[in-house]
Amino acid sequence: MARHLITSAIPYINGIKHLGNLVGSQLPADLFARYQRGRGHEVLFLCATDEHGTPAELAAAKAGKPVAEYCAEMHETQAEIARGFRLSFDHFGRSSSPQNHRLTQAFAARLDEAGLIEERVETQIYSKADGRYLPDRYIEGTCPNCGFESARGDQCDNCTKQLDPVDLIEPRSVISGSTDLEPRETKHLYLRQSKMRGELSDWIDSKTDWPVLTTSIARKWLNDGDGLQDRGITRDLDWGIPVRKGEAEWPGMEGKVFYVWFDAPIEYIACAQEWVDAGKGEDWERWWRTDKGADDVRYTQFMGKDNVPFHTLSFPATILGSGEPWKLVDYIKSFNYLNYDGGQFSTSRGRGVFMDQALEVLPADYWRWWLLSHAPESSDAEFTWENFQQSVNKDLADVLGNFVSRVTKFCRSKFGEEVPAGGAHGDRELALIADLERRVRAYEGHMDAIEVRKAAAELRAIWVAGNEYLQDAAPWASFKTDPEAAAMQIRLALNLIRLYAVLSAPFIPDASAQLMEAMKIDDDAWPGNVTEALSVLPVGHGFAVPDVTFRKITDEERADWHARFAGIRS
RNA sequence: GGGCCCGUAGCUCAACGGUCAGAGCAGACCGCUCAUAACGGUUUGGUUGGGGGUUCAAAUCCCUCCGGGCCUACCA
Repeated sequence: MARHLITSAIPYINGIKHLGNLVGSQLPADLFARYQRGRGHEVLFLCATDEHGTPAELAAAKAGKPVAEYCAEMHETQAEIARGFRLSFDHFGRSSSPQNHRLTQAFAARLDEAGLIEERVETQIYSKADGRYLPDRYIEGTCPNCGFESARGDQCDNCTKQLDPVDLIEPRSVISGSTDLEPRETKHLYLRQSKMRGELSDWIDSKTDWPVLTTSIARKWLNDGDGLQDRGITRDLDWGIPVRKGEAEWPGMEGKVFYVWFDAPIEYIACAQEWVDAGKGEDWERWWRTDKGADDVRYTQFMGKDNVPFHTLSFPATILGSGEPWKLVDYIKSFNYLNYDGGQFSTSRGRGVFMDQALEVLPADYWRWWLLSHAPESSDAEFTWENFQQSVNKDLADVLGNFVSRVTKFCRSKFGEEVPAGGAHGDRELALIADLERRVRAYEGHMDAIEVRKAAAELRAIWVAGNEYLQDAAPWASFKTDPEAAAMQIRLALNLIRLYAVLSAPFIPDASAQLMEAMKIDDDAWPGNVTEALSVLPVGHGFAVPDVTFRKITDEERADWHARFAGIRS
């Protein structure tokens, strides 16, 4: 039995994520976790909310709540939605947890001892009206290059020129609009990633089987310009993990917190501690410490492409720099973006479908199937309602759902609601079994390689094989001349339903559970060989005709939703 | 400005230097009637964005042009 540690990029606390976020990290991670569990392997699947930083503080202020309270509420909201999508986290933690506080501070101490932390004094813009330092993107003004009036402090959106906030004409705070800004000196800690460039570069070079998307982004950062740059890991904020050297004070850093991108990945580890502290597990170190049993763990991370630099460089720098035997990631699966109907999903403009809205409209399985079978693996992908309706109706309703319906209803009307006796497999059945044997192995291969779209296509082909078989065997015809043959055929078909439930569970867990229930069985063992898997339901075993497994999306619904999600979230 | 990715049938995608560039959907035709008017079979459809080059052989490698996207380190 293998052991799989699986993490999804942790979603930011601020607001509800859209389907593009979901398909880029949590959903494929869940697919992989469910698959590995299904294969009988030991899995620890972790995710959390990323709670620190300026946007969380501002959102809390806007909501009129203390930031801790706001984050606690939003965490519960996200957890509820995650349950709605059947994301099977072993634990859904919080980067603001006490465990993460301790661990982040401990890492900082270790890195400092290793000479990898440097204090630097720098000048940042302070807004008196807001009472805070402003990140470059929170400063707007007139572009000195093109005269655009809403240029951001880091870059002008009009002429794309990169800017420094001090270059802006009439700079103002994006938060309050205040122009009472002044540069102030402030001291910050930097992680000296540049000292680890060689080590990181060698490590990336050793990962020859990683997606190009992953390694090319890492190499760009390693080699661009002067090479990998040191990175500031502290901020002048109230909400965050206080800068401490382990248990001790960090002189000169009072009142400052660690930068979210330092503490967020460490939460992957802290989350395992939370999992234990919540009473769900026994020993987190055997997943994370190679000196305490984690040496045989395979660790896979899932994320959108925007997260790649932090997972390929910054976090590994933290791990390696600590000099402690922490588990390093073995495989990084990264995704491109999902676009919405000809443009981008937009959180600010409410364009596209957000996770909570998706569940209001249709059950999770519909979304899971479409999103996974169209996952943006090789390039950006596009969601359109036409494509969604077409794919879901055809694949889930017509191919799979209707197969279940035709088999169970035929059996009920001819033999009653139990697996009928009589007959034996002939050439046609042996051919089907051989075909399925090949396809199941191909499916496993794609799932092992995390080739999500290919796995979905193979699973669909497995469903289609059932319809092909039925059409060929035609039990409705053989029933008239040779009822025993019809009984054997339908017995096989009923067993196919159970097999489909087992194989499909990683993609569509609710439908799979419904099918298992209809077949009145809880044996969900992964098929070691197809012949045996197709004899699990014995003669005389009772079953029920399930309700419509997947209803179809109508043209009216499609048109309605298309209009509803075009922009401006209510 | 720099870097990376992408452009293949009406649509969504395969093919990663080597048999006539393949699937699914949509379209057309035929069959079946157990079923959610569902299923099965056959079939139409492509100068692989344009141009040039390397090679016995190019969708695939190189150059160039066109188009789209992403990243560029203080949003996270």
